[in-house]
Amino acid sequence: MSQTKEMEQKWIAKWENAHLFEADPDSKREKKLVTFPYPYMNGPLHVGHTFTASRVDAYARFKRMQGYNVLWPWGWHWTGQPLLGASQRVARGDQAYIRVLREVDGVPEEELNKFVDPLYMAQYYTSEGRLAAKSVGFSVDWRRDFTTVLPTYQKFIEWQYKNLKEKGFVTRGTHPVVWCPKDQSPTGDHDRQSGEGVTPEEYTLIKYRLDDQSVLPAATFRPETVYGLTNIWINPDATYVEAIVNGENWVISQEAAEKLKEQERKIEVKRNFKGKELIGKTFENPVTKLKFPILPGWFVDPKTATGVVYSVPAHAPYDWLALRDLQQKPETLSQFGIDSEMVKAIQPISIITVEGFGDHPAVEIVDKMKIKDQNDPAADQATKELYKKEFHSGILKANCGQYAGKTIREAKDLLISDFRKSGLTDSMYDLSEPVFCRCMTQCIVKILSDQWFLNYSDPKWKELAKQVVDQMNIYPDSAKPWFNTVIDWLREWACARTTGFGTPLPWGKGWIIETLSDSTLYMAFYTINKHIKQNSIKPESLTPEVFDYIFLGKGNQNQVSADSGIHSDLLEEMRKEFLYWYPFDLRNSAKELVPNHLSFCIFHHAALFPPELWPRAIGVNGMLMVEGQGMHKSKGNFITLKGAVEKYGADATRCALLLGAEGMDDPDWRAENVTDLKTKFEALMGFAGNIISSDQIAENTALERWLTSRMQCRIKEVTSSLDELKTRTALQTALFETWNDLRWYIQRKGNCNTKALVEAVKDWLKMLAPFAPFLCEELWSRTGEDGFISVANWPLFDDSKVDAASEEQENLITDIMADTNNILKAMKITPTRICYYTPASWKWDLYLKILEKTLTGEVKINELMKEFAANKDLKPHMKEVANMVPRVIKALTKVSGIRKSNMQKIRIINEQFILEESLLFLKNRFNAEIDVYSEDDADRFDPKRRASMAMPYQPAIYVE
RNA sequence: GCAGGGGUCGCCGAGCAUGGUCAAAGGCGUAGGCUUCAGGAGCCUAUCCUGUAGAGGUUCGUGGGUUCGAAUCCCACCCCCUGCACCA
Repeated sequence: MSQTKEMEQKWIAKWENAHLFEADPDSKREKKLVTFPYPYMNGPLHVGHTFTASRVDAYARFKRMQGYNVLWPWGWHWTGQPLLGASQRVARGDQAYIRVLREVDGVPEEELNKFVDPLYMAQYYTSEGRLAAKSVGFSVDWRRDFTTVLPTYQKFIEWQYKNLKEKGFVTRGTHPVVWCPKDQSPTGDHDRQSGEGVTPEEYTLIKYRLDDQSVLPAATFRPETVYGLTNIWINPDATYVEAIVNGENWVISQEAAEKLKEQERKIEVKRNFKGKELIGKTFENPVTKLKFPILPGWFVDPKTATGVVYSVPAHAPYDWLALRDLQQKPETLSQFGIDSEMVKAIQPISIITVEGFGDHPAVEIVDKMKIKDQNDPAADQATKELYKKEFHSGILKANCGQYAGKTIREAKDLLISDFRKSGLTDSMYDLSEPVFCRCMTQCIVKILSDQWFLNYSDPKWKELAKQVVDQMNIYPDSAKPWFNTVIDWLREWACARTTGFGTPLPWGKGWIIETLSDSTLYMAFYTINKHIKQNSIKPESLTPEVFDYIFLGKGNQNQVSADSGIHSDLLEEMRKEFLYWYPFDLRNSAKELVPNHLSFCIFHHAALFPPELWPRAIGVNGMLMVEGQGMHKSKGNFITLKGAVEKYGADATRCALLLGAEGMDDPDWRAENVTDLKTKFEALMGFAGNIISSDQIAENTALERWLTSRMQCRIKEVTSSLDELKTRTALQTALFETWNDLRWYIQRKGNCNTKALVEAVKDWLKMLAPFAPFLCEELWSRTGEDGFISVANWPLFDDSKVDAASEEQENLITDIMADTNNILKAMKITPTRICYYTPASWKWDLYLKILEKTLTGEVKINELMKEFAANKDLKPHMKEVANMVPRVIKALTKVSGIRKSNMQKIRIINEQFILEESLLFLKNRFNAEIDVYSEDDADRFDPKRRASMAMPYQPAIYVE
């Protein structure tokens, strides 16, 4: 076992033995409840989970050190289909998948066989996941964890849904889904062989009248073009049917009739026939009452929608191309006995004015793009371009009835509902691309009836949800408007499905509450699950009345106790524990969950809990990338939490992730960076270890004051960053910037070890402890301090320790070194001797005067000069004064406001003394003799007469 | 398409709400030096261009604009990432 691993195991064991992260109510301390969406257990935890959870852990550890009673609970999501699907793939002997389990997930051979049982599989990953989460040092209270198939949890979900229904947030209706006819179940993206991301689309069917008995329902996304109709296209070779659809005689493709059977239609097919039977007949446009011909169109796909297409050649490139083809081929028409002159006479009918085009945009775009025929791929592009343009800027012309003058955008929805009401149209769903189920069956659209929805459309509910958002913090701030738009956009959410693991809908036979809908309020369940587990409370005892009492304070405690069999005291304890911890103070997740899980969580809290129990804060972070790419098992760049910790150690894994990004930016996991960080931590171990283990002397020079002062600045920054969940900034400051300060102090001080340095290192370790807990515990234990650093007091910013004077002294040194280096670089020499000249005292008068002016307002050179001329100390130097004033003004523009006001408070610094004290340091730095003179020292060595250049905060320099 | 977030000096990334203190933090990488020397690590210096004196020049996706002054404000355009529903 490596040293790192040994150390990690040691501290995990110590924490566990001390029950350090097990949190119980404590009325003397303020609480923080922090959470992370429980991971789905169809695979191992990976570095993506680790990133999001590390942010929660850093925050939890930080708050714990600040003295809060912090609870971080964890759970395991088993609800849904993928777990079943995965298990079935193992059962089927899917070798590709089994290989992934073996090689990527690292599942041992003897376990693999047992994965035919999906519950076993979930249990395996859960146990592994718990070990992995512990190994990376997450400070979780494991007494409260659960899986979502536990009967006790399901009782909680039943209670939640019972309440939602009673409050009217659950509705019933129909819903179109992608459906596998063989499996008899909806086909989600995960269940598909092909056609990922394809969703049902609703077509408008315009019911053209074929004759007195029958209609030809033509499918379209642009029903407004009904005014520009010139003909209908039917595929002469496809099979069509005459069918009674809900009592009406329809002529549609055979495939369409099959599809409509699944879309809540009663269908009776009367007869089959070839499309050519229809060619040449006429029909009536129900909107305009005009008659038009049916023409042959081989491009018409009977598998798409109804297999009946109407033609608008003025505005649809495909229609124009098909018409033009026919007009040029009279022999084709004669096969169907159609008068070719009649077809030639068909003119596109213009109905839309659109910017940049004339009357017949489709004709124009076909000409412009030189599209040859219907098979030209450019036709598709032309169609998209024109549709987009017409939709956004097109205006309907006078021949469009009551919709004339409206933009398409305005008219569309209105027109659809008008036509629908007057019975001119109907609708059907279809898929834009073929979708195949994993069982290789082609999917269709099915309309599910009796579907249960969470009615996120309800304006009152939306309003409540917005109030929740309004009263809480969202990190980063920029995510807040996103939540509000999501709340506006969410519609009814089908909250139950027919297959998969989960809680059965309490009132609906055969329905199971789906996975995004059973995970919205469970943070409340953590607060009492400890008691449920410890007291082995039976699921049947967990009646709705019990939860009503615990969460809502409803009912009589003794009565509830008597009815449920749960001891009255225990009931009360649970109620108290819930009220102690709730609401949660932080929930952090990746940004992909904003439009669903996190928003649902907000909705459900709004619906079920009173405002004082609404969420306090939500954090959102980016999606982890691996070497610049999205992480996927199939890409071979999948990195498990377990694997990362084994290879790099827990501290490096956590910190590499947290240094990657904050806010909504996506962090990038780069193996090289993690390795670097691992070695950096080894170095840190040596660096800090040396300091804390050697003897210390008490000193209080400007350098010690400088170090203590800098530490205050770092403490302030790390603390405020962590408070806003800016974990990257916080870690960067705590790790690198602070380290740089310590290094600088050591360099300046030489080899001696002071108490101030040790104190600084202790504070440093505390600031690092939320990020790299193992390393910090280890070093902390060597400082001689008692107890765990995990619960040590967070360093407090102390304004009285901020020492502007010593900081300015150090600035003098760093500035003069930078200037010297600049000179050396320009001269391209290695120096043997460097002389510094500090300014004459009258220059300080002048400098401070100008400083005062820049702080109080405008600086006017004329007035300054007059003032200086009247000063008897300055009068003898007026020539130099005239020279200096512009230089000082310019130098001061480069100084920050804070530093300027510090300088004003400090007044004169003794540059002579500071430089002489640093002589040895500078000598070693430049490897040259260093001399310090005052400008007015008559005996100074100054061959190039540089001394007169000296200014306060900028001694003159001479090098040779 | 709609919505949200972005494009900064080799790379990763701060800065942008409150314009000047920005050639622009920090990390990584690279180069030189020191130390150690089995390997590694550590420490220092440099790292847009120019410069024999602490300076000057040109930069912050592209093109305009506002201003004494813009990485930061306004307008247009280009490119990238994320989500868009029964799926976790």
